Amino acid sequence: MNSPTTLGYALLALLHQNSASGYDLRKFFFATPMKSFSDSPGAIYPALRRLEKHGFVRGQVQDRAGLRRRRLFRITSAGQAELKRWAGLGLTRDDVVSNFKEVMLRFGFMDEVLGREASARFLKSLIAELAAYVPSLRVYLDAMEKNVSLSGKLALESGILQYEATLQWAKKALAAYER
Amino acid sequence: MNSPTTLGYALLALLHQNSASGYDLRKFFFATPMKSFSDSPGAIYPALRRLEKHGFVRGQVQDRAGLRRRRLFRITSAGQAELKRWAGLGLTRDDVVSNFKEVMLRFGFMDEVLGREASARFLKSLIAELAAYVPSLRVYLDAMEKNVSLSGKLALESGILQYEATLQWAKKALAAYER
DNA sequence: AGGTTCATGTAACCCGTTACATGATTTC
DNA sequence: GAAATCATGTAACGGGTTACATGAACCT
Repeated sequence: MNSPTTLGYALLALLHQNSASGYDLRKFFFATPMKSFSDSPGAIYPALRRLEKHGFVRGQVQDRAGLRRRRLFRITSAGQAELKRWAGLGLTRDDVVSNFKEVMLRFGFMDEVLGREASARFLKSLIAELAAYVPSLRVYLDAMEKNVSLSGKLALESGILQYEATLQWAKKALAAYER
Repeated sequence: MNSPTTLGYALLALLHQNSASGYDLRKFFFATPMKSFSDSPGAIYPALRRLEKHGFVRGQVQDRAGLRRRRLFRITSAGQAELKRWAGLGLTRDDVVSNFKEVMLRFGFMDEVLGREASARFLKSLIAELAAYVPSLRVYLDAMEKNVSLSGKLALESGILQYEATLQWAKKALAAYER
């Protein structure tokens, strides 16, 4: 059996905060800055099923007077354990390069899942990873031939600036934890 | 028939610059800042097949003395037309929120595909989109309840700062085009 | 009576991941 | 002669996208 996808962990983390129905979760993805996750029923409901099959959540049908019945999902203790395992995973270069969205998802829920010390440690390793990665991108940019177009160079530069902004953010965030 | 995926357009754009084999393209993805695209054969070769089926590229087997034979792919005029169509697509809010990687891919090749005027126009609409989107995220952050964890707030802030860095970058980039 | 919101689901399709397979050529 | 690199492929699997379907309750 596979471990959950990024969407699955997003659902698990939200259910860790509050029990909710599939519909609630869809609305949340639609209405908040977590918009980048899919709010389509074809993604959410099957994902919840899979979490249930793994035993990470349990759905209970509620019959509410005058309202359509819905399934309220709660995280189980196995789900909490899995969430902790995932949140505590080491941070790799590959995470930063190809999976940054999941990196930030992990951090966003880390205080609640693993506590503030873990968040601070996570920021430290993120800072280390970014501090190593960004200069290698700069080297590449500086070495770019003159025949590369302006937009080509600028596109790379925008990525570098994003990473640099994230590095600065991480340093300030770490300071906030250490205060 | 479907239009290509983001990976397909990345391949098409690279083949627009230079003819190449699947292996060349894999190496490129592996060795450059375009690392975030998959370099796995299970992604590249089928994607090239699909582009060929659409008539966007043509692969020709080369028999080179003493070297393993390889298929060299060239972009066709239909492929160039498709690349132009894609590059010239309007920029939507959804692109910015959920598909930023493809937005930057489009821009990175825009000078060569559509010319500098198109790149400048693209930057203008990106600036407009970001200038409208970022404040709505700020509003959301400021309205966050006190019960939201520090890491939760910081995660959102990191996203905002990335968008703000991109907005600043876009303004400078536009100035570079207008000079 | 008819449209909107609440609420959950399913099915087809596509494509990326992972893993395996093959064989030639170059390098040590 | 073994290992690494060049080079191209295939097959199973899983999950996201899109679209469709259903029906109750609420509002006008």
